[in-house]
Amino acid sequence: MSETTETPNYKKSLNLPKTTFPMKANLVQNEPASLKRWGTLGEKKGLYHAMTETSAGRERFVFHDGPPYANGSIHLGHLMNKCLKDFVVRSKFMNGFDCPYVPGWDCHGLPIEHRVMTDLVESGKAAKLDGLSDDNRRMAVRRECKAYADKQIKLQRGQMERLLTVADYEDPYLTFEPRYEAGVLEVLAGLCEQGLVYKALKPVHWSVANETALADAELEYQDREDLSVYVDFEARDADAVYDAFGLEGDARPTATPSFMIWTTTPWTLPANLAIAVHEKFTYAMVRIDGNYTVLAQELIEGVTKLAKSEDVEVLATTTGDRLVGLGYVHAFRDAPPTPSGDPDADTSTCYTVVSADYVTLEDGTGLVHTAPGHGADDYQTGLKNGLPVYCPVRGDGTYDETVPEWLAGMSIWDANQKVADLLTESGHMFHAHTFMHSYPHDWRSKTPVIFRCTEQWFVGVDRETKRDGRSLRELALKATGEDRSVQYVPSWGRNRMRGMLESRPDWCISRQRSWGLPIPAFTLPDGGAFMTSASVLAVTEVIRAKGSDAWFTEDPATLLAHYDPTSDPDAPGVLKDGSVSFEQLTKGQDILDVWFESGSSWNAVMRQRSEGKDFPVQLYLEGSDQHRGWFQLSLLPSLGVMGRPAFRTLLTHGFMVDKDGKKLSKSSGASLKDLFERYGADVLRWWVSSLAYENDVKVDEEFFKNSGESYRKIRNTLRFMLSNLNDFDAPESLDFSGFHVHSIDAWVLGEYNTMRDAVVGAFEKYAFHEAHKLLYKFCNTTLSAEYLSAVKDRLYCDAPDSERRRNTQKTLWFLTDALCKLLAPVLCHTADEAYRALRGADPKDGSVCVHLTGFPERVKLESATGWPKVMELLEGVAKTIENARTERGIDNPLDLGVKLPDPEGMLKWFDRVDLADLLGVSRVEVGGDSVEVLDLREEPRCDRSWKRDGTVKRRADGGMLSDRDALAVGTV
RNA sequence: GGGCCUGUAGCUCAGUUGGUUAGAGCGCACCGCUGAUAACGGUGAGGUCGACAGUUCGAGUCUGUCCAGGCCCA
Repeated sequence: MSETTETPNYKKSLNLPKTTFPMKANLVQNEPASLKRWGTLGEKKGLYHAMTETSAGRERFVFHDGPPYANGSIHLGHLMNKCLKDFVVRSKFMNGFDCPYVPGWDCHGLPIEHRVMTDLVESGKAAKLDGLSDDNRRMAVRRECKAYADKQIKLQRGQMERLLTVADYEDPYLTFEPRYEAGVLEVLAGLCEQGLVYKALKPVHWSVANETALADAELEYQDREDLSVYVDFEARDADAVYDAFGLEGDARPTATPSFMIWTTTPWTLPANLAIAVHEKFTYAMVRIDGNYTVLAQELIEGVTKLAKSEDVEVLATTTGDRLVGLGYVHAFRDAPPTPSGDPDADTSTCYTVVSADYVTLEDGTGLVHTAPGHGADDYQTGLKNGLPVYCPVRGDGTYDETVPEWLAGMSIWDANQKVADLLTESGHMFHAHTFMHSYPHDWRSKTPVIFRCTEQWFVGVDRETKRDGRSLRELALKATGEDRSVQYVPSWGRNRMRGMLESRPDWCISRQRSWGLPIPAFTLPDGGAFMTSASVLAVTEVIRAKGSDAWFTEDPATLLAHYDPTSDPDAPGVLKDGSVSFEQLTKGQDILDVWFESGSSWNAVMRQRSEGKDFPVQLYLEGSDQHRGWFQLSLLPSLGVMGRPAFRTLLTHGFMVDKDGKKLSKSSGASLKDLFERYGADVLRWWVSSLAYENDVKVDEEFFKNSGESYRKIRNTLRFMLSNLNDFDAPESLDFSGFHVHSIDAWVLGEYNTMRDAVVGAFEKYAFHEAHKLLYKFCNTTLSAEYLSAVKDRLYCDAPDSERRRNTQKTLWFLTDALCKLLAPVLCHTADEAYRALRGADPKDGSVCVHLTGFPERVKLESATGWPKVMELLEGVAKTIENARTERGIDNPLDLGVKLPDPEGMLKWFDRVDLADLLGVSRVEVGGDSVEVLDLREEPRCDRSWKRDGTVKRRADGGMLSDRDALAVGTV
């Protein structure tokens, strides 16, 4: 006790770590301050602007941001998507590229219009709108939609900036802007020029009450009582049917057999054109109460029980594929209808049995009534089999003149019973009953909807382009296939994309809505459609100047002011010869599919803003659902118009799922806003960088906690390094060539070189997960556990200006600086905070900013080739020491020394103090045959460094000191 | 039902062309330090690699079937 009071207190003579860089990050408060400070950069235009200026003239790396839909707060999906994009842009910038990032929003479309309409209906304003003219009503809706979208964009933009993403938020692309709309119409014109755009009939959900097409989101399902009918259609050729069942001789009945179909919409029977069967199902020829009929074997019992049939006998069975091609006679029509506008059309495939995969055995008869004009499946089947798209129902729900006279003009709802009665009278009705089922209704009028064919615009994927005769499908398969002009990350994206391209149908690009970009098509007085490449370009000029509202507010003559039919080879003859004037044209009512708008962004944003230079762009990056969405729907227009893909690389990420791997429900999990407030953006970004994003990503509150812990490790490492640079000014040069290659500093710089190359390489291949791990390991193991714990002694105890200490500080300064730069793309707040602390930047001086620098270079110093071997040796020795400590009960490793054998003479090159510090022991001796752990407890201990290095003795100031420490405190 | 993908320690992930006893981090347990301290360092225990078959001298790795999950279609 008395000894401790007599010896000098050396603690004050140590160079202990000291820093203002706080241990607690306080991200939630401090990140907004960083944002504000970055805002002062680039002549107050902000960080993005400053980065653009810095990188001007460098090689360009063009990333193109896909537009999120402007609706609602950003969520966990956006978190991953936007962070990954930010990592790309920031790492490319740090790696020496000029990397523009124009963010965008998808602003048109049904979700917004639907939302706005709901509000209008609830507030009672919708009724007032109904009194307005068509154009005026649509303009009113469009104004409301625009205001709503503006609000959403502002909200999302703020949240994305809070995520610390850097992009040109001052000048984003918005799909409702006139310049963007013009860019989309240019693409439409280009496709018209290639002969790919056409108009055709397609069934859609149709509200009879409002006489309008409806989207899925505008349907609500309600119970409804309908008539369920089982109808026999007589075979055209009885023998052919019996042949299919293998019924020969006496077994073959003399009566004509029928095909029994089932439907709950008898009103569509006049439009019946085919019967669909499944090729693999088993069908039976059954005698039911004296009649011969075909139905699926599995359903015989159900159907006959329902009808209370008494005499049921199966004569034979066959498979569906044997029935395909057989003809039948319609129950109440003499001949197939001739499709409108084409009296010479081939109707030979009508009234035959066709094959379809969607036929099920769940209900009905296994033979499906097919009316291509009244059902989506039926339509596809019709296309495959060359059936006309026949729809005898008018917009108001009444039949036109093409149906039998007794139905013409009748409402389809009345027709249900009428058709059933007639079928019963004529003996075709096997059974009829009423039943309840869930049926789609119009969300506004609450009335049942029907499927009805309407004229729609399409982009044909199998039509020959005028350029070289190759179709979009051919071009797309070539571009995604052997041609290899598109790279995929991960590589299976290629297969997925190809699978979809092989089977996709023509693209229906028209919608019957208000909130969107009008398709600039006109109707001629004779009812024909008029839209050519030149006419679209002419209207484009008006829309570029006045926006798409002009379509609703201007008349056809004004819209076509720039159009000259006499110089347009595709113009209709009546316009060319002047027999029809522009005033006689009617404007089309359709708008473009929003996917067409976003799918044209390569032109409307990238080409437009770079005068055509940024095409194709280097990278598109979105969730894997966009293989079918934005990726494919950008690919097709760019192939059509430009003849090549809009992108060189497609990078996809997976989806967020819950901790059990299940789909994330809307209500589950914390909102992103809560996560910001609890963890701060850097922790969330750190988490995103750790993800194997190509797969599904599990997300749970706990993961953010873990990420926060992991973040703190990085932060503490930076803090410890900063705190040991307290008395060190920025080095004049970062030349380490004077360093001894066997020094511990050279070792860590060698480790740095390896890590640095690996991290930069990982960023280059978008392997952020890999960069994350490398950086974490370097901070945690290489620095914290190895280098820093070894150099603590010299940092604390050496004389402040000793060369050894200053060399280590120079190394530390360099490593801290380098780490900040390597971490900057991910931990953008913390990296900048540490970078500024390293330089002692004034809090108000934003000009000191890591984000305007670049990735650090390799150090031009090769550490001694013996280091890996030495480190391996030391690792083994550390185990031996650990064992010796437990065996001999020595708690403090500084009470130990080690004697190392050196048979190869390798150790003589290395500093024994370095080796001792790496092992955490007081001294290392070389010699002997095996590793020997020395108990030094009997040797004197330095009061200052606590080491027993063999030089410790009583000094003039009265303390027990080693030579080094005596020198440091200036005693002898 | 179809296309693409995933399934390795409690959790998050590595595992090259099939080849010793399947690795890392987190978490956990224990220990040390108290001059990085709401920090730091060390040691250790955890796995029949989704299941079942097959190919092979040898399979986490190749093939098939099945189970569970995701995205996109139908």
